[in-house]
Amino acid sequence: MDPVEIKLITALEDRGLRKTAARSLVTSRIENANDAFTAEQLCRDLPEVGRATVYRTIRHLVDSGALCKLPILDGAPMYSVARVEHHHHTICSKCGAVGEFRHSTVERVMRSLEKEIDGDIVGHRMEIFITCNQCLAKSDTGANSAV
Amino acid sequence: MDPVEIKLITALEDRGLRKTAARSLVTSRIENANDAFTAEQLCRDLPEVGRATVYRTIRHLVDSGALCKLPILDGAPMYSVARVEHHHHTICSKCGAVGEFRHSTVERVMRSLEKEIDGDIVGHRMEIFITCNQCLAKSDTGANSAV
DNA sequence: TCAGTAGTTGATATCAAGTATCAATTACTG
DNA sequence: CAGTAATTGATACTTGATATCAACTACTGA
Repeated sequence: MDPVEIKLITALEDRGLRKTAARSLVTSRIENANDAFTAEQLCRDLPEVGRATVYRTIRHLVDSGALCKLPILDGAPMYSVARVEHHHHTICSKCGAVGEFRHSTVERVMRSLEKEIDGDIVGHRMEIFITCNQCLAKSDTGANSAV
Repeated sequence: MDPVEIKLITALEDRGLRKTAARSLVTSRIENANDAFTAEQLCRDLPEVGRATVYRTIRHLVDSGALCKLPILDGAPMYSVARVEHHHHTICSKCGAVGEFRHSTVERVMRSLEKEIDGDIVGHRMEIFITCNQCLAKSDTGANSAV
């Protein structure tokens, strides 16, 4: 009874969707991954579920807000379980690991931008590119210190 | 002698690339567009230039920093001429118009985030989704007021 | 319990964005 | 102006994602 899995199944049911074997496989796999993933990765991990179904289920989860889709320059978008209501992402530019954070200052900036910007602000997105601690540790050992 | 076009040609020459007819067509078209565009749009606008060349030229311009590539959820990335050194984008969620802005507060937030975040910050990206003034004006006339 | 029906599935075809190949062409150099 | 190295672009291909549609399955109400 993992809270995340419950959330994913609930998200689908809340949209009036049926609970099927294929959808259970997809949602539990996402929950077990506990890291950001691409649609293709999911398809590879679940050969017993059709591609179309994997893509459709992901779309439902994104539409419901249970998953967030983050666009990646040069590559397929990644998906991660939305653990925090409104949040932003950190992306390690070496290994691609995705994290989630929330900081009130970011939201406060939006208010001060309202005067700067022509039009109504309806949303925003922010990504912070980092070198994560794991990758920093690796390069400290001299394995791959070139930047 | 439009300053933007000079900048685009210079950007290519600075990378040791030759000035060719195809590249001139691409750069001047980008300069005339004065709005964000997709690679496919450019290809359609320039049937006399091969797709490969259009894509290659765009890549050179992005690598040189003269163009910025911004990822779009559900669709091909858009490109816009980088008029301001470091900046962020506004994207109208109705018509897709892309704007550019710079605000010191955004940069200041980064410093306060350094403590929050595990790892070294190497960059960031921010997009503000808006309804632009044109689209606001249109919906005021009752043409398309549903949201 | 079961039949009806509406939602779901997945193999396949297709589409769209973008890249690799490579022979022909072109820009630069001396 | 010849040599050579960069460039071009038609073509084929790759990858990510969607459309199609007949077969299947979950729910409903009797």
